[in-house]
Amino acid sequence: MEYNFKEIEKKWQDYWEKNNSYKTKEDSNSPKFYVLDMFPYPSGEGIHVGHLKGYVATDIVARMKRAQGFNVLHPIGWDAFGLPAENYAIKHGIHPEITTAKNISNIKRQMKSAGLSYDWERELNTTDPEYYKWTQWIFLKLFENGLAYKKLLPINWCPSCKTGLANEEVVDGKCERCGTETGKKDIDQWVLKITDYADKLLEGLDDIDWPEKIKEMQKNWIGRSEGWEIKFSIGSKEISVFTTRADTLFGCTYLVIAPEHPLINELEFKNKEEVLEYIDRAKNKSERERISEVKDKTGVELKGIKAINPVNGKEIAVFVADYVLYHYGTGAVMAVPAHDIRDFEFAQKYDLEIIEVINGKNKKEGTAFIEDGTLFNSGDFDGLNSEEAREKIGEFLRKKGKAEKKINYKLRDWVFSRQRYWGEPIPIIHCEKCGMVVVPENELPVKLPYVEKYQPTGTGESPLAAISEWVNVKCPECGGEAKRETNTMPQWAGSCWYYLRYLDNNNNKEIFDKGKEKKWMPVDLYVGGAEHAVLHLLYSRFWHKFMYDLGIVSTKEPFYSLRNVGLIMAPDGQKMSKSKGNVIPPDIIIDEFGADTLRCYEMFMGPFDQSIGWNPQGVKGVYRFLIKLWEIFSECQNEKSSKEVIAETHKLNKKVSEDLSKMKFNTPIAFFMEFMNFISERKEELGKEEIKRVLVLLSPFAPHLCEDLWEKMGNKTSIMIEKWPKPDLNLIKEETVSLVVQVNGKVREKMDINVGTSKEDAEKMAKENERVKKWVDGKEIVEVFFVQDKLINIVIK
RNA sequence: GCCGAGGUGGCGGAACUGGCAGACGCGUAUGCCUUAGGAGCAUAUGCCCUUGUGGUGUGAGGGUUCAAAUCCCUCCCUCGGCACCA
Repeated sequence: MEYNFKEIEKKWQDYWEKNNSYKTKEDSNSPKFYVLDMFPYPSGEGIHVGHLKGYVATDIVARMKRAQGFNVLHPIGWDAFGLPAENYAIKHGIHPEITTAKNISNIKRQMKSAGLSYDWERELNTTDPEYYKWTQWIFLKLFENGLAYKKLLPINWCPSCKTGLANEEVVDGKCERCGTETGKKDIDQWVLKITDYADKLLEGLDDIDWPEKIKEMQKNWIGRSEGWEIKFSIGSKEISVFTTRADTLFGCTYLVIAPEHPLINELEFKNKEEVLEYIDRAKNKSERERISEVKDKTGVELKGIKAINPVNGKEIAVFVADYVLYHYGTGAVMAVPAHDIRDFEFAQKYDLEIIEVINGKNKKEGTAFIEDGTLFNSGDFDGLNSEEAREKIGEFLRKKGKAEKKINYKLRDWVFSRQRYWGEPIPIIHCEKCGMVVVPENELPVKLPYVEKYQPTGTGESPLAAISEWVNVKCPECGGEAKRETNTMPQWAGSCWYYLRYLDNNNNKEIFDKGKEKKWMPVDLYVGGAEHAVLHLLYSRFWHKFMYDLGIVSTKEPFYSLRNVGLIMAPDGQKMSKSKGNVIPPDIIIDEFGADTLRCYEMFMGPFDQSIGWNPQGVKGVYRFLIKLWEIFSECQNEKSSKEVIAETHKLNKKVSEDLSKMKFNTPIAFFMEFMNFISERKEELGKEEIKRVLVLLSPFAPHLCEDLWEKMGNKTSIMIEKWPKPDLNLIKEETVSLVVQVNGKVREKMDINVGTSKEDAEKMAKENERVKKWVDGKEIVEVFFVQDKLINIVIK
């Protein structure tokens, strides 16, 4: 019988849809399993085979978990706000709502044609007012709790997207979206106080099962460091510096302050002109220039003034230099050239004093010694180790009112407003009398007005500002003239909490039902690309932890277990992209080989989290395997299997179950192939029960084919409701094994022995073996090593 | 520079707790079938040689061990992230 995948796949996709096979059973008493994909942006190109890789993996897990008796929640939705739809609208004059809807229906078709088992009744869309009503609601909660504020800030500005960006959205000085070099711009911005959650975000990482890589990236991004803030006096003024190395304080030979530091305006020094010129130049440097000049440090001394080192009263010079960052710590540092690489470089260039105060064994000439060690040249603190000295010196100064313990973070608050059209309006009203007033909860959502012109203004104002009938409103408090906030929320807002809305997506009274939240959270398995490590995955943890503090959610973390899907590269080895023209859409593969082949191939390519190139020949190999399986299974007439076939089937069962539970998808396919290679030699030994077992095991990978063979075998109900089989370990037990015989660690013979043969018997057999004899005879046997049922190693001299 | 992951045939990759390296697939070769094949089937396939009961082999070098892809040390390379964070 021919494997007609087109007919089969159509037939069963229709069947599953008609029978609501993917619907989540809300009333079930079974244990829950929430398996989630990072939801896609509905782009005009649709999805390619790379996107599908993660979706297929979660689908396999979802199908297996259902069979294992779990009540599985496996939803999907659309992260549909964002620039591409808006830019498309600007170019073609078609409203984003229309293009988005069109794109969604296309991707939905692609997903269905791949046999993905999503519960479509829970589909959601971030641009749906019924959804973003609650995004706005969470924003109001943040605002009411002092975690959202508006401030005039020099922020990252993308001149191409004409909008402000968060720190996390600037990669290598370029816009994460479009790659344009970013600049700085002073705009009145909404900012979320993610820094208030820095410690909680750090601590939470210990409780979740995430890839080490992502955890490390988040840790580094948050960048917590403990140290001391130390006051130096400059004439009648004081300046604070932050240091993690209070132990090196006696080696401090000058101070450096950032060009933006306000104290510069208050100090009287001789070379004012020179300094102001330097500051001016520093301000005009772009992000890129600052990065590329890391090696060449520049600075200017403030002539005629000195700072006093509080620990020994020593007078030291003061510099302005742009290697000190204003936004970190206090914007000023104490320079210890002997024990800090940057200070060392600077001191060498400007010929400044270098005083060593720490001794240690890895110390080298001609460079700074940055490790901990033992103090010297440090007065009463000589002989202490660095760790003790930090405490003692800090404490000594604290008593004199010159120092304080301090923790600093690299993490900065989240710039949350965008000057673009296609995003959630920020539900705030500006009233001249009352100031910033929240839109009352019963007036949510603040709907995005339908407009003809989307062009960003580029002035730092949103295009919404031009729609006067939308902007001008009555103040909800005093009833006077007021204006709406015209900035919109960033791309990331909607994805911060969507996993919660799936639990109860039609609730129009509250954000979601508490009982449902308790039942389903946290997400048990979350799958997506690693590119969101410090964007979506950090932002959503922040919102979640905030909602936890408010008692809205019951878990501290949203995603218990996270796995990253590796990219699929184009056959040319490059990343798939529209501009390179190397994108492979799933449609053409499904058309030529079927969805089951596509699914199996994507899993077979290699380890799930690794990026691997697409190989058109490899697809054919998997296709051949499925055809072979189809033909052998559909032609089988036997009732019973032979003992060997039964054993092999249970072994397969064991290996597939084990590897799937470890998120290994490539090896199970290999096991199925191995099994079929074994069976094709002994077709007449294969019986119905074993076919059934294999079909259930294979059905998460190739659901259409398995369902069809299942039916052809006379089953009246869907394979989807079959229980995941458990291997019978007794059937797997072998009676004999092949024992490897080594002489001096080299394999010289293999002997079939009974399982459980003793060392003595095995040794005797080995010594009597002709081939072994040739290596051993006439030599002195020093020792014999024996590993039960595996190996014997005879060591000779 | 720092952090993380990794380096196994011509290619993608297997290998439990140290115990037969190269499963499975691709490619290649030869043969069969075919009017034809970029279809199908069969067999072979790490490398080397003097073709054996041989040698050698998991980035390089060293070590531990009866035994190392796996453990330890030194180094090299690739990928991802951060990048003057005091």
